[in-house]
Amino acid sequence: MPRIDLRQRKSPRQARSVDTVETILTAAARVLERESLAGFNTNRVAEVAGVSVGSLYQYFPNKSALVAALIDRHESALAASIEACVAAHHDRSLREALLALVDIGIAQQYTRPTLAAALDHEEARLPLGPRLREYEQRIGAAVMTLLQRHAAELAAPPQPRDVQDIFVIAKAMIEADAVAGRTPSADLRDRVAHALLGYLATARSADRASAADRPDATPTGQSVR
Amino acid sequence: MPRIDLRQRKSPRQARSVDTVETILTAAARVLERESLAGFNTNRVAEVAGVSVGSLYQYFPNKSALVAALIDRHESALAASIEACVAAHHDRSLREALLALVDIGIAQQYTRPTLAAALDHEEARLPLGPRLREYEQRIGAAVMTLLQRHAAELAAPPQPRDVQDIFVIAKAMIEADAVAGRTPSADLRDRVAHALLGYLATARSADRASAADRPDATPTGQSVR
DNA sequence: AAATGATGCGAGCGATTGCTCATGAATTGA
DNA sequence: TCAATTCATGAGCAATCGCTCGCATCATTT
Repeated sequence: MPRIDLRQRKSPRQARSVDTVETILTAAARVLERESLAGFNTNRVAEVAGVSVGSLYQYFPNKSALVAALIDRHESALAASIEACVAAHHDRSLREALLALVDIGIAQQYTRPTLAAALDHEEARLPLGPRLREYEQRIGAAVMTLLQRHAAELAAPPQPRDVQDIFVIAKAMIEADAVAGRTPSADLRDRVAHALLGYLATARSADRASAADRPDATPTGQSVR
Repeated sequence: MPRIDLRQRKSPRQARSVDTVETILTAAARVLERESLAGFNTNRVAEVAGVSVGSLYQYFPNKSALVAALIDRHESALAASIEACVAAHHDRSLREALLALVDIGIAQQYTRPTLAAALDHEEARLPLGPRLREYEQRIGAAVMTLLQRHAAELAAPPQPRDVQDIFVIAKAMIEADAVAGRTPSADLRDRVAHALLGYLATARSADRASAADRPDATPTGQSVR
């Protein structure tokens, strides 16, 4: 499998080319949103942007780089929102702060649902390495400070693992809701907050059931082969 | 967008053709697993199966139908496992039963991780309609009986919504873990069970914070457009 | 104005791939 | 035994799509 270069091919020097790049990215987002991944091709993006394919390939070495740029913007915006939110809610209750974070997640997913879904998926496929790690880092750090601020209400001192878990839980619940309907369920934010608080504020009972907790569940029933 | 026909084109009448269909499905799973979605094409499947493309198209009207058949098997197996598990644990504690269910989920995801991930993804894209609903129905019903059996330990009488939520939570946590490593984290099942129990056994505090819970979170910071 | 570089263009190459169809072999039933 | 039916084959068509390259146009510098 050949490495995929995701860097920008070159940076625009003149004003008009800055516009071109912007136009291309805008069009890329629109195409990805409207035609989904299947209909997302560079010819179509160029057409919608009103530029030629040649221009597109002046700034992006390949199709994937285009998507990578979109993902970068999306995640960057999310990280910034979360950091701001944590800072803004420094004197609020844990529950209030979590609700605010959930609202951000809902906005992120519902503002342009199909686009967000497509980006999420490509995120898993592309080797986005360090760039994404940075955003994850920032988000993780922000949430961690929130948790530490309310450590008294938690069942245990917050671990990085916990941050990852609640992030995954929130994201999944919101995505599932977004698949189901065009507009967020009325009780979505409360359900998500409830799940997160349940995770954070419940004492772990792992030790109670202790050691060999009979891992002989019903055998896995694998049949596709 | 043209409708995609996902039915089997025709049923095999003779013994050898039953074998052929089986061989094709096996090969399809292998290709999907090894080359992921990008390298999954009908020519390659036929080649790996050791049959001609023509034979493949005798039984499957198009590429999607092939994937649909794989998904059907996968989900069917999952539903059966879950039903059996719930039945088998009728005299165990809620926690034990949940752990057993989580183990099934882990097995489902970890036995052939890349295959499972690919199927999951296609599941969202294809119009699988009624067939999948049936499996969801069965799974939901099984989990619901489990919850009702232990209603005393729950914070509230179980709702269908709750079943959906804990299913989504468990699936997401397991998938996230599967992305990270080749083998399940040691504490994965405990963490998932903890999340589920936290969700189920925690009293809802929604009313406490009441009515207008100031929805003025930090504005969503959307920037990709 | 002339030279240099940056930007934009788009026809079309090369490669992939979903799928058909004409042909023939194997199996079944009478 | 001999249709009739089912099954298997694979060359190749038609369409798609990522991307290049030679050339024109615009901007900046000297």
